[in-house]
Amino acid sequence: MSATESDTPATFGENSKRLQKDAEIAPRLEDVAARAGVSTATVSRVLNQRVSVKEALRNRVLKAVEELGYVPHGAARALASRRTRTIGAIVPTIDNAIFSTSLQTLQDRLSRFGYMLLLASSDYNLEREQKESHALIEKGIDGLILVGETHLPGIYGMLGKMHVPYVNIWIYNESSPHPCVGFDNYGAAVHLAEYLVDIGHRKIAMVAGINEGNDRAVGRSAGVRDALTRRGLAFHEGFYEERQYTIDEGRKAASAWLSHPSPPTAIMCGNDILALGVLFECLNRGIDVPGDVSITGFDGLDLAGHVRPALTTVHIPSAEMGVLAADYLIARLANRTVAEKTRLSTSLVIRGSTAPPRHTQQVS
Amino acid sequence: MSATESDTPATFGENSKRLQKDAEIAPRLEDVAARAGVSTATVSRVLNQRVSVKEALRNRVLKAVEELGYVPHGAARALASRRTRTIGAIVPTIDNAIFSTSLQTLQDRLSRFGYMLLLASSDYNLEREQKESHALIEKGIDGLILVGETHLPGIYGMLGKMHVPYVNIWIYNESSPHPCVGFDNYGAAVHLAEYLVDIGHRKIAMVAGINEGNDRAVGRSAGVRDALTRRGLAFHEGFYEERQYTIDEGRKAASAWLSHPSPPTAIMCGNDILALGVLFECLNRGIDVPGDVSITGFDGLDLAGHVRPALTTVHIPSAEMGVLAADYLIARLANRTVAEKTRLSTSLVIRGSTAPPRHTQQVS
DNA sequence: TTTGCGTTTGTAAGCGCTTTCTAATTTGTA
DNA sequence: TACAAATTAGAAAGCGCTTACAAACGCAAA
Repeated sequence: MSATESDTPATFGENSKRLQKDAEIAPRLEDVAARAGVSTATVSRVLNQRVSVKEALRNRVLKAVEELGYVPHGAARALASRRTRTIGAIVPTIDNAIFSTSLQTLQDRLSRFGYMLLLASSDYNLEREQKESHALIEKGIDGLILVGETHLPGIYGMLGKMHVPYVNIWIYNESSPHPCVGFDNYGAAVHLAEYLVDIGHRKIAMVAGINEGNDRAVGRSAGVRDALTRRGLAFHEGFYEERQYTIDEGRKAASAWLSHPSPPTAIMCGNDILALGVLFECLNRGIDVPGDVSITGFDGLDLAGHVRPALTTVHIPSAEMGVLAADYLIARLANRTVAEKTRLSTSLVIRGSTAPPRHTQQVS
Repeated sequence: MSATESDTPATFGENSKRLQKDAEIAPRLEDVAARAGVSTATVSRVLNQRVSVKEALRNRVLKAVEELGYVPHGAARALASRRTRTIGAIVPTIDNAIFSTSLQTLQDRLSRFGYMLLLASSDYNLEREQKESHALIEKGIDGLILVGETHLPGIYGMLGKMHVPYVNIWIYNESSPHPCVGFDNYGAAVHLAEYLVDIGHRKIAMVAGINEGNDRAVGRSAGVRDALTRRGLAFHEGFYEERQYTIDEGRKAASAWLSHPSPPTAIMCGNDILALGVLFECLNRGIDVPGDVSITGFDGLDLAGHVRPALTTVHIPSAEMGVLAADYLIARLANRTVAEKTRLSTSLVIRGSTAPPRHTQQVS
């Protein structure tokens, strides 16, 4: 007979039969109540520390919990309380430094407030995003975080019907009916493109992310396109490509342009990963950066500041987004009022990978 | 009156009162049953497709589900079935490319089999890992994935008591009593160190990851240490440092050694991130790599193959680990038998960042 | 002491499913 | 055609909690 058993004679109440035969079964609230000599309601109250319970009883309950090694049953709790204390998030891919930074801060923040993170990914596919949303809602998430605002209408429909609060991140859209925590992809791209034009570039290429189903990529592409057009520069479709966000794809895209008889003097990239690819391809071919060609990224990864030459890019508040998205949902769930939209600012980080083009006078 | 309502006259059974007042309430199993004119048991059977239900009934149920936009209630389902179809994972940090790759494949795999991923992180802190474990178990995960095998005993205790299957990844230990899917950190480090000694290095420094609470880092450090000692080389404590896994820390560690009167001819790093830091620091100071100093990483990040010079490193099967960890738990949960331990192999990837030291004859 | 009010505790009714047990139906076989 | 053996459907009992609601208690004022 174990020490634990001898400590607990016949206090298991109605439930004692469950514990016979040494078949280690996880104790339930009822067992705790029996051991502490109180009702299950009291145990529940102690555990949820909402209502006040007299010191003496509270201690007895806590002692019983401790002794039994009681672990509350989440599903039962969720069913009775209609709250799972779980937040869902669907990102295009976990495997990209920029999202994983947000996920890390998001998870930290949720954890601090007693929420858990149910994570899914869509691989930039809207149908898959919808499937995962459905699965998450079915699991009973209290709130959902989505990347971008372009989602299949079914998602918004389910969220509304099931009364699940949500927030779109990675995007800021004044006129959208949906809550969001993000930044202006379009504006940041315009800013970056204008900077290149300002230092004298006239032939600018762009390796964008795949636009389909990705409103952030669409915003960035449109920003560059519009900025150039507005400055009276032609936007050559031959110098525009959409690629998956990998180093290899960046290299491949750059590869063709770099052997063009009249290559672009600058290559703008949809994100830092692509830019890194373009940069490595240049270095590999002995093409001088920024002498022969300037390169810009987008995201502001740590790494971008360390490579030689360091990458000119747009710094994105990815860590803040995770925190603020968590805060938005937590506030909503606590019935506190919060701003429905939060605009975070980006900043242009000018570094060694960009310079005025050779043989061209700088335009002031 | 909405179209939906007029489509569904008085078929809600006992539950109709819940739907009065236009207060859009999520339909329950009972509503589906009433609409299809069957019992709730039948609806449940259709939805869980375990038992056979006649074609005609099945279709009526499916139609009702469709029309009502019914979404099963996960908590209720979990409470009744004692399964949440949720797997927990605790990684040191989400924000490191090497873990995020595993997480991505893990999540993919789980999703394919109808499981969701509940993700937490420990920040390399064993106490925090235990807290998160507790929270996950409380949420009712069906299985748990942990990184490494050194965990507070309380974790293994809870897992046993609650009968939650688990698997340790990122490590392989023949003599451990715990299931694992991983590789031999120690062996891989030995291999890498021996390679450096073989090409002539005699003064080898190491920037390791923080060893405390990190058995992978411990294994790698020990591997290097033992390999050098075994080859008759002194392991200089002055050339050994433990650092957090960031580029900056790598740079800082290298910084001191590089201005040493008699610097090491090779710097081994606990992972690729640190190695990248060391590499960038060298490039920044105009130190030739591998001419003046050889550098090795560990992990085999994509990036490591693209930088100049490309990094010699140990390739780790991170994607496979995610898949196999998922498969292990899924098999266990389906009561299929599976190997308790899976050993994955690593491979030494020799690239441009390592070469025989200058002014030294190569030892054959 | 009694009354009245606020506080603490207990009782018990669900939360929305799954699943066992039983009944009804279909199928196969003699 | 009749009867046993499968097969399919329904009734109802939980799963382990939370939370109204009611009861009991404590204490100050009357």
